[in-house]
Amino acid sequence: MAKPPVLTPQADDFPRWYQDVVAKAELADNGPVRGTMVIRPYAYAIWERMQADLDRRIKATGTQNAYFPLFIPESFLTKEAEHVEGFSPELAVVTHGGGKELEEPVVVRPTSETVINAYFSKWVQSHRDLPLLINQWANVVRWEMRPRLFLRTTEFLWQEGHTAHATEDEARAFSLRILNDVYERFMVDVLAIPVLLGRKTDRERFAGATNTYTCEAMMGDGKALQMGTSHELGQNFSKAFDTVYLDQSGEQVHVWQTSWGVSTRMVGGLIMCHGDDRGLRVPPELAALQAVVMVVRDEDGAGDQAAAICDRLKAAGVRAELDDRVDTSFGRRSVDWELKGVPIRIEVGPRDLAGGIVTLVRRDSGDKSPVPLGEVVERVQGGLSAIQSTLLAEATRRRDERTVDVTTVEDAVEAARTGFARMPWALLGEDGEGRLAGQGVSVRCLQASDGSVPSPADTDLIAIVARAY
RNA sequence: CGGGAAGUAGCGCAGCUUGGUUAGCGCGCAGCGUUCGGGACGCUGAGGCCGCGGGUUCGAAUCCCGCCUUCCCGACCA
Repeated sequence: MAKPPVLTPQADDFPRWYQDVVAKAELADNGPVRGTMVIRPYAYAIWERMQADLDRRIKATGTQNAYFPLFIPESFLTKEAEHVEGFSPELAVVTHGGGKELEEPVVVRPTSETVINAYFSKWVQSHRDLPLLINQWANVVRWEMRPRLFLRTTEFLWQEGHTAHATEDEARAFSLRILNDVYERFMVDVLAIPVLLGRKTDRERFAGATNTYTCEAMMGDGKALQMGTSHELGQNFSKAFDTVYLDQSGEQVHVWQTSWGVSTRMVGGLIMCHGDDRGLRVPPELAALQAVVMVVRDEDGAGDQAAAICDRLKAAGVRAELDDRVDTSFGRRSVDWELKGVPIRIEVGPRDLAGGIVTLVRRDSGDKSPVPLGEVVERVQGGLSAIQSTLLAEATRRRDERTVDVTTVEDAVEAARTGFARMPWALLGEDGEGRLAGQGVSVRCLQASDGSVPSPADTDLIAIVARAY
């Protein structure tokens, strides 16, 4: 008998589908204060996996973790003109503490460039102190007009890297290294999300940066999501906070800086990039739970056999879990695991065991196949790596199919209804960018003509144009 | 913050137009039994400041005012 679909189909209403997944897969709830979010255990486990992997990659660049305060004196923000202008509309400001009005209001950090520079300026004295490479995992607050779980919440979790270098070239190279070696590799290899790398236009640049680089991904509905950014800050903050070092010739020089971050928004990107009408699809590399071993009915030793299989998978390094809740119907449990996007399900029932097999179900395709008992571990391992590649291939194919070359603003707007447009920046320009904005479309990034991140000297730039989250 | 829609049990909704005594339905939840290979079924039961505050009235889920929240569309953003 046909049941109503568990989720609103993507094709009917994508935003609704997104909310359904977040609710039904038990990922998050709205917090009691507008724009805030309660991250539930299953989604938090995904975030923890993201954190662990990124943290390792960040440390591999020589960056060290530290922690700076949540509260920042309001006066710090105002030291960098563009920065304060960019952030003031979304600041949460604390005016009272200890039952009294504060002499100087304190802002809840929207990002930490300012407070970190206040300390960098103390820590950096000599060229021997450089480069200074610091990262922090923290929450930040930006008062959002239109919040959306994971994608745009008033408080979110992220990592923010902050570095100081002796030269502009070094700083630029480092911000690109983070973009390529940390962010792109993580997103492609772990999240299985293909990303376009490029430079933001002046209009989209981070407030206080001289250059903003970005990783842009295409979601299931063809809209773009900025998955991460890396900024060159030039000497804007070092001049505002007087962060200087003595170079080899004994001269005082302002440091050149970068900052870079990725946030819990990536969880939203993961949902919208890989999710289908049955729910989430978590790439195996990322999945906290890669395989679930389901006891269909505990007869003829199915329960014991399933437990043994689960143990063998764990021993082989597969992140597996046993589902022996046989008092809940089989269909119910299957639907639940599909909603949560667990890559592989192993069904163990009397019927399988009679044939000396179990049934392996792939979440990406839904394919079911019989697997001899002795081959389960190998087949699961093979399946996991196949699913990882399939998810990346599917996302890449969608992105390529939905990206078209255009030469006019009208065509770009039309293309942005379903995907990305590539348009020569020389033809678009800031005027064209303004016209796009009027249509709810933006320039996601600029690329060199070969699709790489442009250097400042590059001309012949291509604008990637899309609607964005 | 502008334009639209909506807040009634955990979730989805009806009731409101035309005020009336005990506020319903589906799903979910608890107990028991029968089931179990794709959201099982039956019986019994628990669960409501009807978003919040004020007003009108003998009486408000229902009418009026204000506020808050959520969703969609715009301006801003990781």
